[in-house]
Amino acid sequence: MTDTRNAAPFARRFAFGRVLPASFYARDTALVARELLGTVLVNDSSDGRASGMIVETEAYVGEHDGACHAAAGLTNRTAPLYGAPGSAYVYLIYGLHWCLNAVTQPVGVPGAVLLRALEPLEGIDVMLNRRGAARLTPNLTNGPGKLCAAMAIDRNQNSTSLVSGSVRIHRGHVFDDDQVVVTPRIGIRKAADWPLRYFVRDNAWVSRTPAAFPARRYSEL
DNA sequence: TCGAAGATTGTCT
DNA sequence: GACAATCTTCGAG
Repeated sequence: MTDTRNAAPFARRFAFGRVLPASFYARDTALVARELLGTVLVNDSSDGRASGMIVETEAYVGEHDGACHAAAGLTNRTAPLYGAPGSAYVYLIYGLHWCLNAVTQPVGVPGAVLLRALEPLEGIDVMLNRRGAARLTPNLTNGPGKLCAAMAIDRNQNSTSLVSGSVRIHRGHVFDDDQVVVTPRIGIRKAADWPLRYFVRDNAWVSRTPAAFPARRYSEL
């Protein structure tokens, strides 16, 4: 059932559990971002199931966070950020790439976790087709736009439930604090030095970290 | 109605 | 490393 023949070594001995409940998301955004590492994103779509372990996230923590879309307040675009914890916030960036966020905090309190990179588990062939790739390399899913393309996520998933929809997040591997690295977020200008990006140490599927970025282990915070 | 900005990526040098 | 692609959103006038 689980197609991990071409996956990375870690994925070949990996099994995942139940869907994360809404209560998982209705907490502090930074904590959710850290704890999403090791969980499994699954999409059952018409061309097949694809799944992957989340290995990189960023927290966008509310209206006081200049880099968070909610800094603009409640608008048509940002409404999902104020919605139910455990729902998806999907938006188009630069007119080209979709980005998937998991909405956090109780209803009415904006916050979200951007999913930046996955380690593929199931549906490798489906993901390769979607990305127009010939073989499995980290380039398949090591960025938020690439992740969405490989997982067939676009505006149709905006505001849908990650608890009961076709796109879901399951419990997976729990990484020790010592295995988690924290750096500033990538590609933003406002609040650019806030340490709210989390990724799995020494994992090949994580996107690149700029050389000048300070990096600390989560266990050292 | 118009203009500018943007949580990125792929290609070219 | 630089740069173009592409389009939605929102604020200003």
